[in-house]
Amino acid sequence: MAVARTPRQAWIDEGLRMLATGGPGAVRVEVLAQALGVSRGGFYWYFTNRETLLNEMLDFWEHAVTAAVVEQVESGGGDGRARLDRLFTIVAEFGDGAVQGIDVELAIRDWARRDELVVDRLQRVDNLRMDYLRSLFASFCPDPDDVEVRCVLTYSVRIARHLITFDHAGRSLPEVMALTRTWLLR
Amino acid sequence: MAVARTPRQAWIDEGLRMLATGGPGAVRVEVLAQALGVSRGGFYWYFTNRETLLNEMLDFWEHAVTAAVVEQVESGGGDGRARLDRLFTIVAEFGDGAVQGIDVELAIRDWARRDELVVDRLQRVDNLRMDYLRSLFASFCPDPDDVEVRCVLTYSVRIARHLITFDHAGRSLPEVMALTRTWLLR
Amino acid sequence: MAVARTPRQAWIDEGLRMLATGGPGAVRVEVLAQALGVSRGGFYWYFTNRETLLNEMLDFWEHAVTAAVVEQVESGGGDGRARLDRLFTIVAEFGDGAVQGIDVELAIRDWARRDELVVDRLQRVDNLRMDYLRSLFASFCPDPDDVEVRCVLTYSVRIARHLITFDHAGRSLPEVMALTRTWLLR
Amino acid sequence: MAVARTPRQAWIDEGLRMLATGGPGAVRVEVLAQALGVSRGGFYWYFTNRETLLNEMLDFWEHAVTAAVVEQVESGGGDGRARLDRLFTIVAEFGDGAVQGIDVELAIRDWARRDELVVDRLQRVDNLRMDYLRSLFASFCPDPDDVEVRCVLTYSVRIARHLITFDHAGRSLPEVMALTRTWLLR
DNA sequence: CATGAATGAGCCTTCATTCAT
DNA sequence: AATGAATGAAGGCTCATTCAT
Repeated sequence: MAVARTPRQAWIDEGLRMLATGGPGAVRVEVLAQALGVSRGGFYWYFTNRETLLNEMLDFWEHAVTAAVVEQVESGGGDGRARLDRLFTIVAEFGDGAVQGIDVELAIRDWARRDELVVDRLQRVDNLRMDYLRSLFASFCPDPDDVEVRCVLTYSVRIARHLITFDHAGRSLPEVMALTRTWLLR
Repeated sequence: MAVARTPRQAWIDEGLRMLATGGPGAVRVEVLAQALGVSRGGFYWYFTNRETLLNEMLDFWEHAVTAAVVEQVESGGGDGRARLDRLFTIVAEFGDGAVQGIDVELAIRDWARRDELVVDRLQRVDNLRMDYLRSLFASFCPDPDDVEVRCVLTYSVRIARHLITFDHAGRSLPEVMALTRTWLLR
Repeated sequence: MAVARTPRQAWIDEGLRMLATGGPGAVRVEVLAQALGVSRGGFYWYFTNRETLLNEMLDFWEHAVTAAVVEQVESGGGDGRARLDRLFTIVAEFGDGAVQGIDVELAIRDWARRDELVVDRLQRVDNLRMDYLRSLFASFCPDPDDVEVRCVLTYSVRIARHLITFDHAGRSLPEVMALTRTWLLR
Repeated sequence: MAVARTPRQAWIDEGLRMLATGGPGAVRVEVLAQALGVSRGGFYWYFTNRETLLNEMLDFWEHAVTAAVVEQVESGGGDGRARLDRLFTIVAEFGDGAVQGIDVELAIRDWARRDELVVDRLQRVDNLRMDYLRSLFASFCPDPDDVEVRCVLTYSVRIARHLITFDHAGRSLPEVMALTRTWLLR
C-alpha cells in the first residue's frame, strides 16, 4: 500500500484555509493543488468534484467545532460564572489560522446567506453552542428571559466583533471586550 | 425622495443588488447587462472596468448609508431614549431589497475581511454610526464605559442577528429582539 | 451591425465535416475554432454548448438531405425506370466532402446506434427516401412484395457499399455496381 | 467450446463489448478495469498501452469471426442452396452480446472508415466470407456476374439491415428478410 | 500481479475585456 | 451610446499513463 502523499484531510484543511481567506469561490482546485505541491489532477483521486470537497469541508468543520466547544470549557471545572469567564477568554483568543478559527466560521456564516445546505449545518452548530451558553447563564440567572438576552448578546458580540471596524473612543478592543464581559456577567 | 436614476446609477443599483445576493464575485458584467436589458459591451461606456463599478458601488453605498442614518432618526424629535427606541424600530424593519438593506451591508462586511480598500469605507460608516449611538446613550448614561458597552452590544446585535441561525427556546426572533431592546435601554 | 466573421452556419458545416471524419467525438470546439481561424471562446457566441451544435448539425443535415433527394431526381422527368436510373447515377457519384455526402450519413448512422435522439432523425430520413423509392419501383413492379424487396436491396447497397471492403473477383467497384443496377431494375 | 478465459483475454472480451457499445473511443482503460473489478493500473501489466489492446481486440475479432463463419455452415451438410439457406438463418439470429456479434462488427466497420490499419483486417474478413459466399452461389448460378451481384446484395443486406431504420410498409423486419432471402435464392 | 497515488495533456465552459461598426 | 462578435485567460473535469510499493 502506497503512502498517501497528500492525505484526504490535507485537502480539507487547505480548503478550509482558502475558504477562510476568500470564501467558497476561492476554494479552487488548482490553487489547492499548488498549495499542497501536487498536480491539479491529483485532487480527483480523493474527491469526485469540487462540490464534494466543499461538503466534506463543512462536515469536518461542523464536527470539529461542536466537539471542541464544550470540551475546552468543561475541562476546567468551577461554577457557571467561572466557566463562562473561561469561555470568554478562550473565545477572545481564537486563533485565525486554526481550522476552527473565526475566519472559517465567518466565511461559512456569509456562505450560509446564499446556500440552504450550509444553513442547516450552521444551525446545528449555533443551537448546540447556545444550549450550552443557556445552561451556564441559567446557573446564576433565575429569569429565562434574562438568560436568553444575555446569550444573544454574548453570541452576537462573539461574531460581530470581527466584522465591526470602528475605533473605541480611545479604548483598545481588548479593553472594550473586558468591559463587555463584566457587563454580561453582572 | 428618489433621485432621478441615471443610466450610470442603474448599473450601480443593479450591482449592489447582485452584491447583496452573491457577494462581490457575483457582480458579473454579463449578468448586470442582462438584468438591465442591455448588451454586455454597453457596460464599458460607463465604466473603465469591473473594478471601477465595484468602487463606485462602495462609494454610493457609503454615502447613501451615512446620509440616511441620522436623518431618519432625528426627524422624529424626542429625547435620547425616544430616539434610540425609534432607531431600534427602524433597524428592526430593515428591508432586504433596498440598496441600503442589510444584505448589502453584510456582503460588504464580509468583503472587507479580504479587501483593505473596503475596510476603509466600512470603518467610516461604522464610526459615524457609533458616534451617533454614543451621543444617544450618553444622554441618559453618565458612565462612559457603560455607554461604550451598550453601543458595542447594540451594534453587534444589529449585525449578528442576520448571521445567527439558532432557535430561541420557543421564542420568536421579534420577541427576543424586543427583550434585548428593553435590556439595552434599561 | 457588425458583420459576422464566422456565421453560425460555418460552425455547422465545419462540424459536419468533422463528424464525417471522426464521428461525434471528433467534433471538438477547439478544433472547429482552429479550422475556422477563430478563437475557442468565439464558439459560445453562437451556441450554448457543444451539444447545441451537435443538435443543430443534425437538424441541418436532416433538412438538407430530405430536401435534396427527390428534387434532384424529379427535375429530370421520365418514367419510373428512367428516374430510378438517374437516382442510381446520382447516388453513385455522391461526393465525400459535401455536407450531404455519404460520409456524414455513415457517421450519423453509426451514431444512431448509441443515441436515441439521432435515431429519430434518421428514421424520418430513411422513411422519406424509402417512400420515394417505393413509388418509383411500383411504377413498373405490380407485386408489392417485389417492390419492398427491391427497395430494401437498393437502399442496402447504397449504404453498405461504403462499409464493405472486399475485392470483386477481378471486377472494379463501378462495374459491379452497374451489374447490380441492371439486376435491380430487371 | 469456451476456451479458458485468461485474464488477458478478459480485457479483450470486455474491450470488444465496449467497442460494440460505444465505438473505439469508448474503450477506456478506467471503465474496463472497473468492469473487471480490477484497479486501473493493472491494465498495464498485460498491455503496453491502450493501442496495444485495441490491436489485440482486432486480431482476436478477425480470428474468431473467420474461424466461425465456414465452420458453422459447413457442419450441416447439404447442397449449396441448403447451405446458403442455413447461412441466412444463422446470420439472421446473430446475437448482440457475443463477441462475434453484429454490434462489434458494425463498430469495426465504422472504425475502418478512419483508420487504415483496421481496413486491412476488415478486408481479409470480407474477402474470406465473400469467397465462401461465391462458392455457394456458384453451385447453382452458372453466370459469374450473376453470382457476384447476388453476393454483393446478400452481404449488403446483412450489414445495412442494422443501420437502416425505416418502417416496412406494414411488414415486420423478419417478414421482409424472408422475402429478400427467397428473392436472392431464386 | 496489482494497487494507490499522482501526472499532465486535453477538453468544455465562463467571463472580463476589446474592437469594429 | 451601444451592439454584435471575438479574444484569451482561467477553471473544472476526464483520462491515458507512470511509478513506488
